[in-house]
Amino acid sequence: MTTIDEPTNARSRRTRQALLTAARDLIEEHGFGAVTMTQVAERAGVTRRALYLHFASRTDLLTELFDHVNDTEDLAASTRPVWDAPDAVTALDEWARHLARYHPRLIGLARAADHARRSDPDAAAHWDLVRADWHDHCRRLAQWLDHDGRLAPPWTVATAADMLWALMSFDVVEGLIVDRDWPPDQFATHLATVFRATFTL
Amino acid sequence: MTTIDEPTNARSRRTRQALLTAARDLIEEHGFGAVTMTQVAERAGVTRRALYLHFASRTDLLTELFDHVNDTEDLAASTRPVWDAPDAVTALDEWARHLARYHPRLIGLARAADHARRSDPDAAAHWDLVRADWHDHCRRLAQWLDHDGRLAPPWTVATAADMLWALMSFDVVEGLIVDRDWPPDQFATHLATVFRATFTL
DNA sequence: TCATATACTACACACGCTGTGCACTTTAGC
DNA sequence: GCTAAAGTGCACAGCGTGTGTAGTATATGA
Repeated sequence: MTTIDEPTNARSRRTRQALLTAARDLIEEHGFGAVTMTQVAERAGVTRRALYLHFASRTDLLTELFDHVNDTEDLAASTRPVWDAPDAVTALDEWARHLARYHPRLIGLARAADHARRSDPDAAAHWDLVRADWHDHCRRLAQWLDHDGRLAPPWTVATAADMLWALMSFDVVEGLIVDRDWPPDQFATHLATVFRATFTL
Repeated sequence: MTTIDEPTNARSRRTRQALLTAARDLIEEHGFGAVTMTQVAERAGVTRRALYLHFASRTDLLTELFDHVNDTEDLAASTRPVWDAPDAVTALDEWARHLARYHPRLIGLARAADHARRSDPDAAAHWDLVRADWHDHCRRLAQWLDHDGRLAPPWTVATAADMLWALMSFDVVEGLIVDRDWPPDQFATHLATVFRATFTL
């Protein structure tokens, strides 16, 4: 992946921003697979050639977009209630609420990233980092439960972390929120029920 | 989707078979996104043009392959222990074992189908049928639990069916079996634990 | 065994997408 | 206002899907 130099120009920054939001909107509307570089450029009011002055490739655009969204949407703020919780069981509830709050907005991008990682090694590397980070969160939760003596058998910290991590998959989020039309709060409470029943003593 | 006539010729049937297995092998090895029509044809020892004499399009190849695999792998046999179970709770355990036994073999194809359905309406229609069928199974399980008086609150038949259906997603299977390297039997028992703890009284 | 329909080959082509090269014009910033 | 950066316009290579068409090999039934 060729990295593009940081822009010094003000117009350049605006264009870059326009390209990112154009890409994001198009992905939300049609999915990344159906979105071409030409369309992104057109919506941003710029030449396709100019798009390649900002992003070295389709994959590069995608990964930079993902990072940009994570910054914009304030991931840290959404996870704060989890780590500020008084005890592990409450934290687990908050974790479900965080997933219901945050992940639906990422569905489109996540699908795009997941698709890209299967053909592009750079995308795969980037996506693996993100998922490793999620797994860290899950392990931390499992450890907390264990430390509080609330981790139900037969779970170990390792297996609970793995399962918790698997259960936060976008298939689950998308299946319920999009395909089965669950309202986000119903998703939050029922996911919390699954977590509590499964992992807590 | 243009449908291709059933073959009358014996050679034609062999070629068709060779093409399907070639496609399946390549998908397992590299994923559908990285597999081209040329590669499928080459591995089957046939011209690309001949491939299009059997399958109208890439999507057509994919959907026919999916049906073919479902026939070959004997889905019915794998779900039999579920519906032969003496009670709903045992059935739920068997359901987890069925998922652990059957779905890992479908991961590659499922990824391909899921990818295709996001750009091709025909693929989407076919895939929706498959998933609707899975949802029927889940609802049947939920109804059985409810009938036996073993459905834990706050679940209703509808919400339990939806959640059960969401939890059988390929992201979960792939995440644990492939990414976290879980052996299938560990996956089966722990998934059964999740189901039991979550849904049963 | 021979005639005929069917399967397959070997080319060709149109079209869409990605990514790059290059000469040119516009714009930002000192 | 001058200079460097940003953007344009057009051309091109490469690869993928899907179709057309004329000719060759093969199966099958009479």
